[in-house]
Amino acid sequence: MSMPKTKTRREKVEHREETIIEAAREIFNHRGYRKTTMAEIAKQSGVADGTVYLYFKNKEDLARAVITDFYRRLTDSAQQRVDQLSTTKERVTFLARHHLSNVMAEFKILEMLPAINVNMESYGGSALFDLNKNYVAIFDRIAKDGMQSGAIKSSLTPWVLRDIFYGSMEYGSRTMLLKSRPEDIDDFVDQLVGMVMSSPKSAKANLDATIADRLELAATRIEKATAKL
Amino acid sequence: MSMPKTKTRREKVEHREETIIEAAREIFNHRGYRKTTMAEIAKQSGVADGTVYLYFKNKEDLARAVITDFYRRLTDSAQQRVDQLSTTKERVTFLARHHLSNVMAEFKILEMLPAINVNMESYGGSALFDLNKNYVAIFDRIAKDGMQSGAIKSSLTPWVLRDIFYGSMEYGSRTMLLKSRPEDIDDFVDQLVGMVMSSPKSAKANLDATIADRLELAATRIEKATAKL
Amino acid sequence: MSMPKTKTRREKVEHREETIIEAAREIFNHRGYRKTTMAEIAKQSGVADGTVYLYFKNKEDLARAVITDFYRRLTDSAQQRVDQLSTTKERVTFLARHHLSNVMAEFKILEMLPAINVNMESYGGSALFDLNKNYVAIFDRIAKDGMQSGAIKSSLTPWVLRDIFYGSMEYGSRTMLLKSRPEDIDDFVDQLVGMVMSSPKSAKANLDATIADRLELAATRIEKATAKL
Amino acid sequence: MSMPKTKTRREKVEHREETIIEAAREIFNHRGYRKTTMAEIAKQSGVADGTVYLYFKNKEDLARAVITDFYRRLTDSAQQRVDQLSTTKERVTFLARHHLSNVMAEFKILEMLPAINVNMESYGGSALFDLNKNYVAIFDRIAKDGMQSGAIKSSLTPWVLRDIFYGSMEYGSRTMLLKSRPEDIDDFVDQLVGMVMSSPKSAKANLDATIADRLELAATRIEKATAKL
DNA sequence: AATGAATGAGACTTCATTCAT
DNA sequence: TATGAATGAAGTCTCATTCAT
Repeated sequence: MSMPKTKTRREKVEHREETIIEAAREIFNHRGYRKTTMAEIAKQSGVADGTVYLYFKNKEDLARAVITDFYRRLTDSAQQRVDQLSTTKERVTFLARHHLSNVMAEFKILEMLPAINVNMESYGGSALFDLNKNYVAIFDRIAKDGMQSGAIKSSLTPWVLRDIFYGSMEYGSRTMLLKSRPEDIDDFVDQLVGMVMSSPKSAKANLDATIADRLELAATRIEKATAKL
Repeated sequence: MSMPKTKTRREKVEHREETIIEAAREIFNHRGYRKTTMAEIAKQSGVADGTVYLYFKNKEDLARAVITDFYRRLTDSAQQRVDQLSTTKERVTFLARHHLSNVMAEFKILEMLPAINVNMESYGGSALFDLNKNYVAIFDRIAKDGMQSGAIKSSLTPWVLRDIFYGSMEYGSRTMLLKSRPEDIDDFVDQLVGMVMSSPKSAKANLDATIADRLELAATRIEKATAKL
Repeated sequence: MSMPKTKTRREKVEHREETIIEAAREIFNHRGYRKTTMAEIAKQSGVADGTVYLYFKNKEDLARAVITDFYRRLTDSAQQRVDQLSTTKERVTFLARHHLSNVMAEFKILEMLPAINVNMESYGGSALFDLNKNYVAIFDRIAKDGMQSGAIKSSLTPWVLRDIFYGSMEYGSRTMLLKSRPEDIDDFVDQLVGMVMSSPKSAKANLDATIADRLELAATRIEKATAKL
Repeated sequence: MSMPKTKTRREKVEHREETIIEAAREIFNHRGYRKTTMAEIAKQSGVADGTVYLYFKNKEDLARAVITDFYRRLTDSAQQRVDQLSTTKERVTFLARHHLSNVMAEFKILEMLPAINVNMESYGGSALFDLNKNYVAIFDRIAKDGMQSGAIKSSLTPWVLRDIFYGSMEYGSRTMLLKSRPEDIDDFVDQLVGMVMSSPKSAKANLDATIADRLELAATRIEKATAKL
């Protein structure tokens, strides 16, 4: 479309591959894997049915490419911004918000995973597995640093912490898509981050102080009242 | 499955719907929705192809019945045991372990959901949605009680707490299936429960707060009583 | 339903057969042969699916019975009334009107004929063929009488006259069902009858011809008689 | 059918739609709509099962195409020849003969109409209805001209005349197929045409003359015979 | 490299008919 | 005689994939 004429052959080919992936992403994200046909994707890509097969071996392969692309973009954009943030809390908060917004926008893309991974065993060594590992490594590094600096709870095993972090968002994203109340996202992120971070000492101290005040006040009232007797 | 071989024909017929659901569950759980054929299910059920359609309108309907059945068994067995447990911690721990073991045993059953729910909108009012709501209500009740008694963190909004609880397990179950190290399940449950429960210190604070409540109430009563004097 | 309790076994059976035929007629006449299912017919009849097969060998046989019944009622009611009418014109007019109204009310019943008669050859000797022959015989008799008396054109071969008479109405009934203008029926009948009846002038010629016949016959007899002398 | 055997592959492809229609016509015309399967048609066409569905949405659509094609050929060939004939009688005679021969050769094609037209209402505005309208318009034009010139009876409403003309042939064609006596067709056409045309004055005169002759002859014979007495 | 018509395996589904009860 | 669940052959139709052009 808006391609300069000076593209090399190689660039052209790459552009076409991207075009197909984008078309596929859009349709997969609307209809899901099963109800999407290769013909639809070809049409949306502006190429012939057979052309899709020059770039992708079959439908599963194309779906895999879409997910790969999704993870790559997700990983790149996340890492880039994380590097610019200094505190652990900022980083975790950004990562949560970034993950949620992306996953909610294209949640059907990730839902395709079961459809193209026949068995759990083969997933272990697959490229998709590596991709996911690579993505969550961003969180892992933040968590590791945070634990060392005391900002993040060190009571949790790293992999458990990670599963809680991403699992909560996967489930939460569905809940929020159903309710479609945008303000919930902020609440959710705040609470999730709060759960992951070490509880600040002062909060605890404040709470204790308040209760002490209340206890003292009550004691005083009782003393006064009983004094009459 | 769990049917004795000595069933008479009549008994078989009465359980035919169950038989088909069981057969379908087994095959769906091995091959996934897409790669399972109705012919396979019929064969495994020991009935003719057409017979399946006497009980279920079509493949989607059958898959829905399998999931419905799964949720019902999950809800019933969970509720039954929860009622026998007294402390919040015991209940939450049991629920987590129960959920994990069931979901891990039949995780492909739940993975069918995307394949049979075309769009999020229609899911909202569907029977499956109600089923899920009904199931998570078990946790909701435990959480509500726990928050009142101070056993569970009251700093989290109920729906967020629930999403964290179930989301963590959904994600964690996949991780653990990949690693297939059974001892991880105990670790995972312990840490998840620990995260949901109030920490000992804040439990102390909650307890203090409760005492403050009681003292304040007593003070009020005494004040009222002595005022008359 | 409204059956007296004193029905004999035989009567009961006959009643059930009628009930099924009536139900079948109604549904065939709405959906046509192909889109009607035996289950629908059984339901409408108030009997079980299998029961229909106690009375009729199969779907074709049932359809045949419906058509047979239709023809019998058509033939009986037509013959009965025709016998009460005296002039040829009255008879032909009645027959046309009677045929049209019945065929238009249940035209899909006759449309089933192609579906159940695979080949023309076998139709020739079939019971349905005889039934039709029996029915059109009513017209044939009227036509024969009418030709002798000069009321009906004798320029036409009997079978051609019959085909014109019934064919016109078959085609015309469809046209009129499409237009659904009731007054057209009267017009149509009048014109068809007019076409079949001798015009006044040719009636005269016919009469003359008849007299010629009689005279020629007389001449022959006289010649024979006088030849002996 | 009428395709030379030396067609190249490319040419075959270009005529694939026609090829399928021809194959379908042949099988529909032998087995009828219901007993014809798409697989048979595909085989007879020399294409794969799925290919038929590239050209026709489903079985009904294909049957409709066959009928459409039939009507188009019928209309074209009729109109072409009619234009070359000068007198009304010649035209009507040709049209009758042409209609009869075509309908008799492929009468099962037209018999499919009830099977694919569920209800009369929807037929009104359908393409098939237009097609039929277009075809009978040929007769309508001839009839209109003939009425003006006095060649055709003007005592009949045009649509009634048309229904009589085509209806007679539809019915008559079945009768004649049963009897399979080719000479009947000529008789039938002559009588049908005679019925539609105005009766020539001379015919009436001739008839009268003939009867007069007969009466005179008979009288003479009787006189001779009685003279002996 | 691109096309898109053709393929054909195989899926889902219907429904006339049977038969154990 | 009546039932109606079960049958399974047969049918329609889809769509991922191929391959001649």
